[in-house]
Amino acid sequence: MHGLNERQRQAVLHVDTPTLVLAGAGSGKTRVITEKIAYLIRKHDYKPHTIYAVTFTNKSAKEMKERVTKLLKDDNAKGLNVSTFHNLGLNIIRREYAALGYKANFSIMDATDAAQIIKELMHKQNVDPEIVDGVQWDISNWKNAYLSPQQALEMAQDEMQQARALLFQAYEKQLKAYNAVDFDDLIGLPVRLFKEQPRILDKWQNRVRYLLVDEYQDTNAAQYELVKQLVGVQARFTVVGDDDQSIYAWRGAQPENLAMLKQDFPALELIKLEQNYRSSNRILQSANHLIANNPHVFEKSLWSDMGMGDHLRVIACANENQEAERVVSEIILHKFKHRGKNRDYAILYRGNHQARLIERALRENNLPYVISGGKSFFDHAEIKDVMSYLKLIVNPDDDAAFLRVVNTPRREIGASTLEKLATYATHRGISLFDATQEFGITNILSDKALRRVQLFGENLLKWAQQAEAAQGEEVTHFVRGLIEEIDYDNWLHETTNSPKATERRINNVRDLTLWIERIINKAQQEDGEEKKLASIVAHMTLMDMMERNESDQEHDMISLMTLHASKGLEFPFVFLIGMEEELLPHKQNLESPGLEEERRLAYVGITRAKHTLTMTYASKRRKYGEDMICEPSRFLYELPEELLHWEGKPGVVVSQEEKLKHGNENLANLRSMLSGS
DNA sequence: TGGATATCAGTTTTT
DNA sequence: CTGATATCCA
Repeated sequence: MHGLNERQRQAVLHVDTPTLVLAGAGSGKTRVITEKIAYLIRKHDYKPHTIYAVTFTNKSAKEMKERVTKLLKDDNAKGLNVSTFHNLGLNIIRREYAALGYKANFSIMDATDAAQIIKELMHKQNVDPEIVDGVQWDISNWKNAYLSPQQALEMAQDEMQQARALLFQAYEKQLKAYNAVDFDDLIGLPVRLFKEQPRILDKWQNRVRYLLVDEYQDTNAAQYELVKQLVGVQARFTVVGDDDQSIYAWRGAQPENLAMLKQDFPALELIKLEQNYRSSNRILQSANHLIANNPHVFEKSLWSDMGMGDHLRVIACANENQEAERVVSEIILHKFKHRGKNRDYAILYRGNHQARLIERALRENNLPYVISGGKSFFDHAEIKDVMSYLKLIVNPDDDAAFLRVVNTPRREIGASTLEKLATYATHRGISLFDATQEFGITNILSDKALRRVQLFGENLLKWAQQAEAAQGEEVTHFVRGLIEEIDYDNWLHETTNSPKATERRINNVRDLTLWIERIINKAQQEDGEEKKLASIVAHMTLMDMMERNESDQEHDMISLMTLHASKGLEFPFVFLIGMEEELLPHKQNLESPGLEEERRLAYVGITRAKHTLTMTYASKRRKYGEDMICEPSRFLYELPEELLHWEGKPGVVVSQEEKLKHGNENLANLRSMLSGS
């Protein structure tokens, strides 16, 4: 516990009653969680497998696991349960599937799969597309409030809501028929199960002796319910969070859960971490000043002993192109002056589209960059294809996967054949795969179609048997063999336009197999477990390409990302671009409570910076094809005036000489730089 | 079945 | 204006 400050130490040592750690940005919260886990094992005799730590992302779960393992050195950290909320839910369901009425090989539908299913249902039932708009969101909300379709239907006020509730009902039925669950179910099903079957809850409460939750402000209603169920009346837990960094309310997060804790657990010990180990005081004071404009349940004020540091700069730009060029030339200059590494710079923005101009400017200047976030690895069509094969092989009832894969690569099984097959399957109450195995279809399909369908069915059966028999390394061989057998690379060649894109997609598929290999090897080494395809597929659906980012970090690149994606990260030199009204407070969030969340977003951005923070805005920006006049963000005016350096503040007339001076300085800098290199 | 054309949106997206 | 998606037609 060496090197912890007083508050951190207090947070680690407090184990008698529930602990809420209000951890400001950069205050060492991961440190506290990992130290506390080690402390529980060493001084309180907790067995590692009885401690559960829950995070939101795979990345933080992985980091936490690594740090605890390192901390415990000789002590055995094996068996410690560090996982995301969704993985915890998955593990519960994998043990209790029977009580929930699922088969062991159930599939997990991601948001894209779910959207597809809803679209098809809507199509089949001839529902007005207007009604469907946003229904996925509704369904998610219903599930998170543990409402059944019947209850949703009863609560419906008008026809529109009624139609949506009916769609919800159809969706649930469809998932059940596919022996599948969606992301919300991973939390919702355990909660329901624990409510309905106290004996199972009892069993789990006995397993979970101590619970730690990271980023607690991001929990939604169902997740909080799960936490309450698992800790029970013993209430042995620690949660860590920061209401000022709650930026996911639009996605169902309830930062109120922080305040609720006090009511639900009166013995709650509240500990604030306010010493920051990341940023200069000028940055922290600015951030404090900004966030003070939000109402607070818990007052908090960050400080550090890292000196005042540089002024925060605000740069006005004529338009969005100049903004991009300016930021890039600032980086070039700064790099030259301070011998900075590319990886020390980050450019943060509100919306993904803002990256485009920056990208162009960086490319023109041959600066390497990474954009994090954006589309997930699993959203690439080629990955969806391969994953669908694997899901279908594990769970042949997964009709969604069947449909995706049946004609990829082309097997000349067309729409009308599939329609006949589907009609037959629905009539008999079986899955599409089952239908391919039945004699009944000989009557309804043409000879040609029948042969193709049966061939596909036979292949599936064969693959399923192979997969079932394979474990450990054999699984990798199986997957490789499968991709070869269906000649998938060739299919990509045929269907992808540019050779470059083809190569990228083939690479993606190769990465996927490499990744599976890694998972298998890791399980073998760490737990001596020989993984089977089924468990690999289930876990993969919940993951992003976290391993891949490791190699990215080794490359020396400038980081581009949204403010949302930047949470939890830090950079020596940060550029926060597009500080304009209607962009940073986004125009759809100009009033409470949206405005407060936008302010927290700005707060998150500011507190990413260690040494320097440069904020830019454009006076004019081309939007929807026309030039729009932009106002500087109100948040700029909410920062302490005396800590800022404005360059081109509106209302302040800049003399011609001044402009020239700036121009000359830039020129001189560029010249010295050129002569230097 | 794929390519061409219309239409539409245009915030963030941990799983 | 741009791109992504839906739809239509050869």
